[in-house]
Amino acid sequence: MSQTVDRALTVLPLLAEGPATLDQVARRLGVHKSTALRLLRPLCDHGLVYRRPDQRYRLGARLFSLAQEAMESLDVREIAHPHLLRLNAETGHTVHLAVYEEDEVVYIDKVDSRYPVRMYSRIGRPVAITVAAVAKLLLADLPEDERRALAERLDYPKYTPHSTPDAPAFLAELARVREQGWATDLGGHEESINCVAAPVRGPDGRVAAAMSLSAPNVVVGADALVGLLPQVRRTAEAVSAEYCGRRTEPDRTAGPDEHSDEHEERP
Amino acid sequence: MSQTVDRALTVLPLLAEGPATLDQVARRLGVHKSTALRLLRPLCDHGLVYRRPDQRYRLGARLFSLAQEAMESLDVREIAHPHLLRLNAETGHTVHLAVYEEDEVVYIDKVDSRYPVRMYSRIGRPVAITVAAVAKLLLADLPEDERRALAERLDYPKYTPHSTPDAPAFLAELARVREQGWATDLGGHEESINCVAAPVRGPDGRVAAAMSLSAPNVVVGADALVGLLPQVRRTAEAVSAEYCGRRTEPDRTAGPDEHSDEHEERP
DNA sequence: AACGCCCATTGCAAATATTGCAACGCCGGA
DNA sequence: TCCGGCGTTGCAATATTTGCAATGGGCGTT
Repeated sequence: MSQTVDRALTVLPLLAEGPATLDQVARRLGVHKSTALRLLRPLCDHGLVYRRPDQRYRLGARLFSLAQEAMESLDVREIAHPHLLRLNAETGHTVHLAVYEEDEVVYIDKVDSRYPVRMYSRIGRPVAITVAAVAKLLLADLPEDERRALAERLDYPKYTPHSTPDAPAFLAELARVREQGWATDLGGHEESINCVAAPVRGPDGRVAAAMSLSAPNVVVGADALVGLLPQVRRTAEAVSAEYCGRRTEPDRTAGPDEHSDEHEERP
Repeated sequence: MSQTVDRALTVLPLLAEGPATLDQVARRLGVHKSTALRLLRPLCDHGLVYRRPDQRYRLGARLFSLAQEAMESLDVREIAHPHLLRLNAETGHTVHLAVYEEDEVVYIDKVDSRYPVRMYSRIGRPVAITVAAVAKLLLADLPEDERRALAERLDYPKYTPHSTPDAPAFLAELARVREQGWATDLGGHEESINCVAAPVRGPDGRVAAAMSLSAPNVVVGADALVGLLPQVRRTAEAVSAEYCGRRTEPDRTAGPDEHSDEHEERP
């Protein structure tokens, strides 16, 4: 609807691929060099894009802090965090919290395993949507048509022999997950790692987030991990209850108000 | 320079404070409701802003993944990471890597302490710029006028009695840090936590990043931590050397190329 | 259950901001 | 020193955005 803004925002994913010069940007945007320059300028001013000394553009650090602030203000995350810690303390395994949004499932919180073996995952990273246990829960709750459309739209990378192979298989799995109210990923992403996950539901009964427990085979076998499912479900239900209970949406009225500095941390 | 884009981008920090309705946004932007709507639309399309079921706007998940991609494509980070791991393995303490950009210092990598006591910090979060050891190193390297201007511009929160009290003290500290080539934060942010940091230098000799080792008093005293300084410096120098060595800027020419899917991870 | 209010949404016309072009100036290489 | 490339800016035409007012839908109230 707004051509200019749309073009400017197209720059971001473009630069996410790597640094680019002015007219690399211009060419990929299909606009004149000068236009690209004038598009880039406000992006730089706002810190979303950084202009390096060698005059190439890359994404700016403001993006990091913005994303961070956004994440920390997610109410599900805030409520769930202590519960994640507790689940981690009880089981010792890695705990994840993820949400679905616009074709993506991303981790919004994580508590690392006590064991030396740690998984490579990171808050903010998109999840392997076709195999991850949390993704299954999140997608299983979508309206049927949307779910089907999404399933068709996705790619199905063969991470391992146990990865979900295609859309029909995925939809079948989602149906099962939807019915049983929990999900697993048994070596679907990495051969030696298993996960079990449970949904967090919002006041409207829809799945607002999903939490999972993950552990490598060498630490605990798939059966044993699935044995922990009740604990995961209990935790998820506790979060749900709290999330549905107090709806503390602080109403911020208009006008430039001072945003209280949150407590920072150290280098 | 581009009013429309500028306005649209102003929305982001605004929403970072918390969710807002359409005309809260409009009012704070100083534009008509309909304008705000048309500004919000492309932001939503690109996933930077999410429109919740209750029709309030908040920052979107795309921001997370974008920031993540940006971070992972930072070459310093990539080069430094194995070294951070090694330093962590050797000392057992928390290791941070941070960069400076446009008045902000943000963590771009972190390896957690082996010890149960973990610090609250997070990749992407802005650093307490007036006290953090990494911040001191990064700022000490700025040109004098810029450094002074920035110092005047900053706030000096009294996190603890040891926090940097004001601009003159900060500038003095920066001068010292600049000379000695390393920095500390002894309880300046949290009474019981100390850090030592060393700079990573780019090909141009300027400080490109800073890495630090942090530990709470209960684990290791300030003296002992400072005793680890040589190791930190050695590590930072190793990173510098490598960073200056291979300048592998993959030249991406124009044209819509497929971006190879990186390996994802699990829920 | 019906009403009324609030809020998001859209058509339209005026006006303003954006676009592409071409010329300029700068830096680095030959 | 000269040449070439690249980023940058002035300008005029144009397309786009803007504000207004009217519409429609959802929700709480009476």
